[in-house]
Amino acid sequence: MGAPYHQFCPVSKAMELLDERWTMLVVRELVMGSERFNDLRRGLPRMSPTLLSRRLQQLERAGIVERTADGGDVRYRLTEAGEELRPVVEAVGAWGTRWIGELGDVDLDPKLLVWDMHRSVDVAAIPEGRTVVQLQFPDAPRGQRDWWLVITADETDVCDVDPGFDVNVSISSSLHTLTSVWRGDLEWGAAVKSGSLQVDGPAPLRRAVPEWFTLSVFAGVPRPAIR
Amino acid sequence: MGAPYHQFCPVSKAMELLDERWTMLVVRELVMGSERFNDLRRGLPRMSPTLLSRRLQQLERAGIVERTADGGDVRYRLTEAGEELRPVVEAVGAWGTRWIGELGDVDLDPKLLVWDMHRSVDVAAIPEGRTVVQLQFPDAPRGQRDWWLVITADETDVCDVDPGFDVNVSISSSLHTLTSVWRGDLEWGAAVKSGSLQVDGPAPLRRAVPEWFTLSVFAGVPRPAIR
DNA sequence: CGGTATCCCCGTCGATACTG
DNA sequence: CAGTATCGACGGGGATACCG
Repeated sequence: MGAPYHQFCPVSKAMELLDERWTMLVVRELVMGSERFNDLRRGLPRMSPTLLSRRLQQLERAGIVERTADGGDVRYRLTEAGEELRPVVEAVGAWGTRWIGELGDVDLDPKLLVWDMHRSVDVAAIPEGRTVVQLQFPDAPRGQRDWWLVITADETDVCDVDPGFDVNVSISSSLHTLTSVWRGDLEWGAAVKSGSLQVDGPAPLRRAVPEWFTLSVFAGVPRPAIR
Repeated sequence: MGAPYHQFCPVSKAMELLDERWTMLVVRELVMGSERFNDLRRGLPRMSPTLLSRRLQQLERAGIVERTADGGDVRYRLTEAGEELRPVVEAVGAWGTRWIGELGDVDLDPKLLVWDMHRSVDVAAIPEGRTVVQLQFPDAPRGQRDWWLVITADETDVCDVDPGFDVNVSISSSLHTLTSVWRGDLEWGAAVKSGSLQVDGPAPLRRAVPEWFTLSVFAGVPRPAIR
């Protein structure tokens, strides 16, 4: 817990827990369904493992997270109280979507983008068998330009080295463009049309690929009217 | 703004602004209707004026607050973006109400309680003319035990010295009891019955006084079922 | 009323390395 | 995979005084 505010208002009491750096993002990852320490880390790559560990302990003490260890299989799950933070995360995210449109270059991160996209794969829309989507970000730092999503009915794997399978669809885009599409700031079709996002592969798959990803949960938030 | 998270997620971008200490409480005060620097201070008595000033400037830069100075009359008001933080504050407060029931003695503060109550006076329920409610907290620190609310149709004044008017109703309560009633953790009737809250004055006014205050906006939040 | 100026401390966080 | 250990810097924020 953070420093106390010495106020009885429930907003103050809640924020004593929630306003520490990273805490809300840890909750966000849990709300998104990550349960394991290293999965949480992948969604929070700039957070040190020490701090993640401390935050998880704090959340556990606060009754928001339950840690279970079944043998070596450690899981962090939201309790009922934690699950009720979902509306808070949603309200914050909706507000951020509407009022913080501009992204700086430092906000762009191919690791995070691919990790997020892998979580939003709509298996129902994916062809039978194994589907391999290659992602290329020519403007990303060396070593973070090439990614592969290996999608089956059971799971989606993220690879930063060529897994060796045949690629079904290859997407090449600037980091900013695909991030904008993911966030719902830019439509897929507009990105393709402008040339900043290219899709390679058989025509039926090229047409289908936008359906394969449900995008960010906030992509559908209506934006403020232009004034 | 706080330190950047280097994430494109709208939750991260929003929390860069909102997770700094005190920021959400400043927004809460603005949502509750305070507009002037010293009114904000009364709702945030443990916050230094320097820090309040800095937070207001940050919120202004972020497009959440608009500062207007009409002569010497300075006002801080929420912009449209700021007004849309109301659902965030409400979600946080509702969560806190449900899941952080226990208050420590350090959370109790007569200044704050009286200030909050003065904002929740339901003028429609108050008798015509001037109504003076005396509040007494025998267990509060010296100098913070006696308060008076001077209520007219136009405004409610908070006094920590006897304003000299005849008192219509006098309420005596432990700090914890009246705070609990205010928060909706304890019903007025139950507090009276238990003897920890006493009301003095003419019988009709004694019966009417619970209607004079609408209590905390979170008082009506349903509590989790006991398990 | 509506703020600034200053000062110093302490705690948080970041970075890195390492372990069962 | 799931964390701990260590350490240093920095800067946020608390306290207090003061000003227009």
